[in-house]
Amino acid sequence: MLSDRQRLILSAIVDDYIRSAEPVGSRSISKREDVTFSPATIRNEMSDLEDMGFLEQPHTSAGRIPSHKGYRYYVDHLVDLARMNNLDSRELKQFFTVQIQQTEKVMQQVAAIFSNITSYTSIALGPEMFHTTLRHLQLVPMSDEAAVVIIVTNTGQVENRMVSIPKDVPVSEIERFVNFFNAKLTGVPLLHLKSKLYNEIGDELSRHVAGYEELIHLVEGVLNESKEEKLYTSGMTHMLAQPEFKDVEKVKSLLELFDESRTLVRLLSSQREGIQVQIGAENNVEAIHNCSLITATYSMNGMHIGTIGILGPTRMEYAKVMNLLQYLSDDISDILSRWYK
Amino acid sequence: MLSDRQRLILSAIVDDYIRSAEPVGSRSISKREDVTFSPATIRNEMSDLEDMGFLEQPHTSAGRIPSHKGYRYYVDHLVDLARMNNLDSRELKQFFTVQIQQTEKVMQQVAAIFSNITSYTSIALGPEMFHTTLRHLQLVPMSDEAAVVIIVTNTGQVENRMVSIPKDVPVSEIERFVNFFNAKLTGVPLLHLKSKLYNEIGDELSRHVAGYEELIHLVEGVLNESKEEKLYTSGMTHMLAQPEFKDVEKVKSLLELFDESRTLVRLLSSQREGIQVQIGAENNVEAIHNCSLITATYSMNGMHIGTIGILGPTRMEYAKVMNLLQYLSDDISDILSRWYK
DNA sequence: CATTAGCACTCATCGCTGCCGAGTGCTAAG
DNA sequence: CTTAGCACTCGGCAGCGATGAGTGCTAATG
Repeated sequence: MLSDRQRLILSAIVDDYIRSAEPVGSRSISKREDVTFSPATIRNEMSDLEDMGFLEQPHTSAGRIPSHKGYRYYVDHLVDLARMNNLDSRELKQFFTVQIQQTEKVMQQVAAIFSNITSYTSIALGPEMFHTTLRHLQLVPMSDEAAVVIIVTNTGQVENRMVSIPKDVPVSEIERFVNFFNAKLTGVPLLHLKSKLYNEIGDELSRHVAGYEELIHLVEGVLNESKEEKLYTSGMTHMLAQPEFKDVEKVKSLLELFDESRTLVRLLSSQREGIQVQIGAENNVEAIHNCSLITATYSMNGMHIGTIGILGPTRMEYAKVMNLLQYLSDDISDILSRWYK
Repeated sequence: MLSDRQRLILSAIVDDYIRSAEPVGSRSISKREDVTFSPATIRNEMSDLEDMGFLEQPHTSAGRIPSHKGYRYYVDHLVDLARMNNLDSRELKQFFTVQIQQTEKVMQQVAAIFSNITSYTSIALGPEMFHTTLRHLQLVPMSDEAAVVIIVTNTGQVENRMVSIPKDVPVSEIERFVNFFNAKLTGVPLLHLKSKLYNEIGDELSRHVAGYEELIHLVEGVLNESKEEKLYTSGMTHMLAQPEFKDVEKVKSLLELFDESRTLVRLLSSQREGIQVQIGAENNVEAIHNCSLITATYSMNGMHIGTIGILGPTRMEYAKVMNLLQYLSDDISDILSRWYK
């Protein structure tokens, strides 16, 4: 569809614009080493590329900038995914492994690392509740009235919540309930816990434990909470450094988006597996229509359980970020699989 | 020091400027109902007030704005702390109680509520580690290599962390260690746990449990983490709506401050008890020198355990916010005391 | 026929100017 | 002591021309 020369020119324009954030003129392209033809020729080609919809002109006498279609072509055909320096990647891996062992807040750390390396904003979606199963239930009494309910999942997530203890249930019954719960329900997906509690286990439970209904109620609260997908974000400030966000209104709508995480959760969880690139309005979130989102999924023992995204202006360093995600999402999967058997 | 009329004028200027964010002229003040004298008189008084340092003039032919000293006088002498509508406060209390029971993330909720009510940014410091004691230790194995260590404190905080299990320590020893730990150390302040582990308990432990040193090591990680004071923030976007933040650079330095929570933690934890107001550069954090911070402490069973702050432009609604904090910090203390006995 | 040099044309940006209006300070009268 | 009147100040804004980067078109060239 495009000649080699057109591809070269398109690629040059995208690269230049990514660096400078300013419309690219024919003269500046003609100065590149790998370009042997004159500005006039380039102008003709640029005119053609504009007709085909790969470039746009902010106003008559300005240079060209890539259109969404132009970025799309660049990402699909011009990015060389093998170009990354291997030494670099090994260093990163090192850095990565060291960092990740320091805490259980794995995803927060991962988000922070990605944001630091790429200098873009990063968002990460924690393990999907769809695949997590119950590992352990614990009830720690705080006083006569209150206790903390703790649920541990097979992905190592710990959910906890303060509850009030029903007055007429003795401590011994609570203990029996917890033991029974752990014996019967360990390994059950959180998604099915509730129905199993009421249907299959309900009868048996009612014979063993007095006042079991109130106790089930306590646990339900934590379950509902752990169903919420957790979103981790990092490096908002990097976004503000970009010239496209010198307008406070844009910053505000972006911050509002991040405050109300639901939209982002939906966006991330709807991504397909592997490296995905959404350019400009290809996502349907108003506030980031002038942004691009590059996502990668990570998995545990072969099961796709979460998503990592890098958010930047449409003028973002696609090649670099895609390479990075390519390399590191595999590493995360490895690390996770090793840790949680 | 100031005449009644000067106080009236100062108060009027501060009120007007808080509303409009624009220099206040003599004419606009003379239009108020409670002002019976002419613009010229007001001009003279304003000139005097400026000489005394309560007002400032952005440029020769502009109106006056309050100086830091002016705000200070306003806060100390002109704010009527009893002025709050009681009906309002009862409604708020209601709203407050309902919200707070929904989750264990008490402080995050509190921050969100305050930010919503006041339309300013709110920051809250969780219970101070200085006063929290150990309630329960739990170790949940995830695989042969890894386990989750969980620590519950008397304030209901739950800290958890993934650790690798030392290979040569059998499961039975781990259980004994945990039991011993809970039996001997429940009620001990987290601050002293480490030294107690090594000194007083160390000997005894070494007799009971083989490989106890590795196990202590596992717990240490979580302890270090729970020592970090937790900061909860909410409503950053409200700040951006203020005209003083139409400059992106200011937004950026503010966001950076919030990203790196340490500075804010230090700022909040250095506040004295009761309602405190820091105006402009009275705090020593560069990024918020054109902001004011109003803080209140909350307590549990009479013990001061945390701090809540409302951050806004120096031109903030002191009266409203101070009243709100006054009323609601008591409520938080009540609720906390009730929940955690 | 593709390429390129030359040239007229367009348009954003910047600095300059003059005008407007809000608001002050001073003076003198009440 | 208060107030009316008036000259003065200064930020903000619209209008203006100069500047320069960049284009599109045409005609010459290999």
